[in-house]
Amino acid sequence: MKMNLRYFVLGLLAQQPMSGYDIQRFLKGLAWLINRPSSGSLYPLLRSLLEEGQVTVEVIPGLDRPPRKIYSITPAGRESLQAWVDRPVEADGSLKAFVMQLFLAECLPGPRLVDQLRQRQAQVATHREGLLQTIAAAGAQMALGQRLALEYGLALSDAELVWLESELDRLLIPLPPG
Amino acid sequence: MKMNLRYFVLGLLAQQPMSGYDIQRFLKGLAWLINRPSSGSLYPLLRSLLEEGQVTVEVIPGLDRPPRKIYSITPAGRESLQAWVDRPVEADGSLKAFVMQLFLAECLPGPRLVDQLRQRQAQVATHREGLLQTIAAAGAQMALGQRLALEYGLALSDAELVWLESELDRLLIPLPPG
DNA sequence: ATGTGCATGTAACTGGTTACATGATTCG
DNA sequence: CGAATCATGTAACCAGTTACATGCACAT
Repeated sequence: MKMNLRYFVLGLLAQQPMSGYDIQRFLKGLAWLINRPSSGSLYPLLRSLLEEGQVTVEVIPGLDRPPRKIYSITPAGRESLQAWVDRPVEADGSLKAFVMQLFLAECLPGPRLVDQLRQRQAQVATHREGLLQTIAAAGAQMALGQRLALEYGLALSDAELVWLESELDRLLIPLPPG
Repeated sequence: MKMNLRYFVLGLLAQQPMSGYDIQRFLKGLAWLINRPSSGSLYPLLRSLLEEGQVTVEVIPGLDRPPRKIYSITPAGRESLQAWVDRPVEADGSLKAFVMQLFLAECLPGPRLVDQLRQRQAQVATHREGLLQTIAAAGAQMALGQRLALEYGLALSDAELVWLESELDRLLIPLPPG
């Protein structure tokens, strides 16, 4: 399984009931960070969640506009979301997938969030190591494009590590250890 | 059209003839940066490129192993690659898509590369601006997950801008302006 | 008049993945 | 003996997009 829309949407609904349209609007402007679902995937998804009993719907007839269908998560939905969220961070997780997981941070008990950040930290570090080795292996006789791509990846993983570090500090310092 | 495997593979073959397997190996360890094609997409793709006359194949019968099929790009292939590469950078280009484009830098006449980096710079800057606004709009009453995601995005776009800036410098300083 | 926002949805398509099959060879 | 590497490929499946349809209200 990858980072499905499915659980992401479920996570959003866990924070507050929303309509399909609300979800799209909420995610607007975040297209760079996460894959905003198109209506063609979102509405069928909501329906199937409904059929599975993971969400309920309340139809609010618009007075002079189309009726809004507000979806709320059910206990069953929360349960399956929890199960999802408890899995370890995907080893090959893309940036977007990770951001989507971050978004779901509210569903996590505190220490679990820290845990996930640490996992990501380890993965990025590993990845960075791999890049360094590739660069070392290729040496100077590397095509321009390849060099650019590798250095770019290096710069971004560095930045990500810095951010993770500082965020972990922020999360940990306020709480006394133990 | 998005950043198809199609043109990426074509770009790799433009740099040197390779077999399908070679391509997979070459891309190994870069899975974080680009979407490495699975055999299920790669081999059919190579075949269709062949049928379209964009590549030619030379079968090297392995002495005691499966024969290797070395694909080389044809003039027609180069032409269609060029046409692809001359298009502007996708406005909503994901990180991976951009890295793939970087990889194809060899196919670009020098100034065009600079041009692409500049375009990316502008896009990232715009994106960053959007994030700042979202943060400002939401104010303090923002869910934890949302805050994390936004700050993460901010940190990464900053890093990307820094890298782009320094890379542009590197590319430009050696050449006298004009 | 023309378009944009609200709000839902469907059908056809695409660009992939997963899992498998083949078959020899070398490594531990 | 079992596993991994080399090297090709196929078939079934899947998540998602694109483009469209509907229809009213409000702004330009």
